[in-house]
Amino acid sequence: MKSIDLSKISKFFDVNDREKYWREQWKNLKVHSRIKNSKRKENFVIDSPPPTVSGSLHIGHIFSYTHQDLIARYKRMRGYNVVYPMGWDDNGLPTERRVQNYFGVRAEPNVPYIENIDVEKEKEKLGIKKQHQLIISRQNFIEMCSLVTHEDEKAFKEVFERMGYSIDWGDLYTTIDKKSRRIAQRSFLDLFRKKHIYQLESPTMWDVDYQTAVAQAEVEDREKSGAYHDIEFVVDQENNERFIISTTRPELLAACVGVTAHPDDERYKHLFGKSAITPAFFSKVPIFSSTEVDPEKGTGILMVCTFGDQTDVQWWKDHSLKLRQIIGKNGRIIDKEFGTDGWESENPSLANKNYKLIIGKRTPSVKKIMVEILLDKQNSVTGDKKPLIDLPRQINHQVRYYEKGDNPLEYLTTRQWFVRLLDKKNELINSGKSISWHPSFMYKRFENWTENLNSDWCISRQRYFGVPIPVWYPLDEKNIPDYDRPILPNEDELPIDPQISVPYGYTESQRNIPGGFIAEEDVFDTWFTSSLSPQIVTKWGDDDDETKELFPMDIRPQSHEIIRTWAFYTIAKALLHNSNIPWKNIIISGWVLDPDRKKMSKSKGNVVTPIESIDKFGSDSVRYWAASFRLGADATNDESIFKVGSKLVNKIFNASKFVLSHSAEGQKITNDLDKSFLFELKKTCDISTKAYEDFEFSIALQEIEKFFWNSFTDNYIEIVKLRARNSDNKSEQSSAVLTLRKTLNIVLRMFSPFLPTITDEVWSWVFAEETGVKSVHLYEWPKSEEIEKYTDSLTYDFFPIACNIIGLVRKAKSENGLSLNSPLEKIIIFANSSNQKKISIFVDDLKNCSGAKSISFQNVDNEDIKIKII
RNA sequence: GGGCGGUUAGCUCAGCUGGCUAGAGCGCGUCGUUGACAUCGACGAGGUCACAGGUUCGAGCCCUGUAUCGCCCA
Repeated sequence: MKSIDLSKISKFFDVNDREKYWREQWKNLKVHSRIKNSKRKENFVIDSPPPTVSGSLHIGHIFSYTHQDLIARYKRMRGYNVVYPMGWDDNGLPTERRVQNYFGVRAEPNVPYIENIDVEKEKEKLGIKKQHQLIISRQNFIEMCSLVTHEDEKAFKEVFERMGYSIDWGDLYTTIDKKSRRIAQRSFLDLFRKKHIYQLESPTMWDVDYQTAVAQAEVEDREKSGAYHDIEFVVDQENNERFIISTTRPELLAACVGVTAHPDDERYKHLFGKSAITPAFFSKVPIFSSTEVDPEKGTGILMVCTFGDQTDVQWWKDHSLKLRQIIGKNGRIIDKEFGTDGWESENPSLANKNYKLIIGKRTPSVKKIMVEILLDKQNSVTGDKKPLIDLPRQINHQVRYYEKGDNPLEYLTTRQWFVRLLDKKNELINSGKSISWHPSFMYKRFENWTENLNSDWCISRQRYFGVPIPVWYPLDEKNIPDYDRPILPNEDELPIDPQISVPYGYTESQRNIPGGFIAEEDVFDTWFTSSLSPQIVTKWGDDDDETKELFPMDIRPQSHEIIRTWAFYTIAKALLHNSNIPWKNIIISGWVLDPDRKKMSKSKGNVVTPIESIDKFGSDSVRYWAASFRLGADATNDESIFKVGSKLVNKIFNASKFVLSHSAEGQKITNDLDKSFLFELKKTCDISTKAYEDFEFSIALQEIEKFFWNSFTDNYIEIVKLRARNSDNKSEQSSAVLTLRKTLNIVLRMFSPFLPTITDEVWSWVFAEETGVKSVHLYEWPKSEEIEKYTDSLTYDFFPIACNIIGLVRKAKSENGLSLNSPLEKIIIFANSSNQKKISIFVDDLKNCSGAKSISFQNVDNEDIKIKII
């Protein structure tokens, strides 16, 4: 029996050095590699989240990525061929923003490409100040994006490797790489063929800073201060009857195309069907009723503009109102002329005089100018009274923002591509229901979102760094694109960039000329691509398609704030493409909060980078911290828990040194107390295995740790210490040594998903050779039967009784001011005859452990055991 | 305004389908070091389980309501 020489094992476990060593070993042993072409039931497939590579990872990433790695490692030990891919989500706005700031550039169409561009030199050449942006071509911009993301991807990978994540880097993808572009475009073609996709020129939510359309899922409400402006309108041809509307958006007065109130509102009932004249611009607009109006809000009557919000859009559609779009794509007021077609006015010259004052301005200044205009009584309809009847009243209200934007969203009429989802709410909800959510209450988030969905998915973005929408349009003889007849590429050409590739039947010389074709300029919403993560990993539709082997996947790990985006869209894509659910389980990790229980975010400046923690405590300890929280629960970034992890690592190191320094000749576990102790181990194994099957790794960890620390090191080792050394009774000695080793072997395996480094380190001392398996991570998860064969039901309660007595002895010694290892003349145990019988069996171990020269009994007639020391 | 989750020892958290005389770790107090470990061990003190009702032989757990913190959505 191989044992270790204590003097040759270092006094302390050098975490950083050994982590580095084991990372190399795992690579050499291909511990994390999957086997291709395994059957579906042999695979355990993880739809791991591709992190957005814009900047740095924070401790919250580490938290949730550790959760999935725990499951990956567990499943691998259960014999599954674990498919654990990784992707980098590198396309999209965060990257664009980063590149803009980093290089001081901005992309615009129709700018020539410069090879090997040097931004500083270019700026100098053009006399642009350093802090000002250089306008560059789309292609130059994309190149810079790739440059920046590559750097980040390297840094991310390093952190993931330091954390010991068992990712199979052979399956690495990025959401902008060729395969992802091909599959995203294939997804588009498939949806187009299935008629789930359409193109529409309609009012869409628009971010004026990024100058792109955004989808409902990317919108958030923010509480902002605003002001009610009470503005007087006049009813047309009714002897100057007036009413007052209350609006927070006076800047849209020129875009007013209607007035509405609640049908039951007695104050305004008589006005429905008539027209009103707006002040300042003197437009005649219809007055209609709508149950959408809240009579309690403001004055109960309000102006409808194109477009202030979603209800304006609805009213505009329902009542066929005029379209007066005054806000441009850049958020500034567009030049328009009143008195022309569609811009009729009762007083065009005054209207235009007022309108000139706001042209080219952004909304905040337009608000101020409008107040000035409306304070002039000349601008009232009747010419005798200030239209703004009072100074604006300050209020706080919810304003819609693009989640990454700094200015409120506008609704602009633009041509966009949509995926039809509103008609599939029930199917989507059914999909959601057939997936197991962990924790289960997270399903509600999905259901609520899906039920409340109010628009189809806008998938086109007017950006640069993304997957191009693979479409061209024919140009007529007037060079006008025919958007109703988009030209699609053939599937075998994918991926394409329509700005470079030429559609079938055309030549490059026909680009942008009458009778020729024009390329679609837009790219996909990044979620359009990242929601295909299962299809990208399975290479859906490619020659080496693995859908049959890998789909639907087993788990999707993610955090809860992206249920409405990533989870939702992935479920939608799987429904539309595969008529299936994308995965059987979704596991949701909580957030990491700072010590004040605030969410960590860059803007709050409370972000903790994981590297600091890994350096300080080691990755095993950081993993321990993450593993100790259950799914869905928010965690605190509490150093004391990292410390507990380090202590556990250290304890494993030391206990293992002790256990493996012993050797014996026998082959059998014969001692009844040993058997009883192994029964405790079996119980621990059963509970942790069940917990793990339910993805409740924190419970598994807790159980294993409790057993290891309390039963194993604090009690069992103390009990058998002398017996394990005593070669006078070889069979008793070997029973103890074998039990110690068997237990350590199994404990290491159970700890190994949590603490991969220390467990493999110890495994390598003896067990690697003994089992012929070089890494604990390649060994199997312990099974109940493996331990059960050493146990005996007649002995089940021996170990708990022994611990009970030892506890009593320690307490007595402590109360009497004796040190723990002080010898005792005698211990008297008060116990009933049945307990006495059991205790007699392991009385020698008790003597050894307590330092008692003799142990005697006194009869009692109940189950309680008491002791007296002499 | 609608939905969801939390509220348990000074701190961070466990407590499964109701049986608890409510647990762990950290922290605190007292004591203890010649062989696995002071990054340790032993013992101990800490709680009317947010609050108010209700169901039950029995409630931290179930029901109703309130407060409070947080999240998601309007």
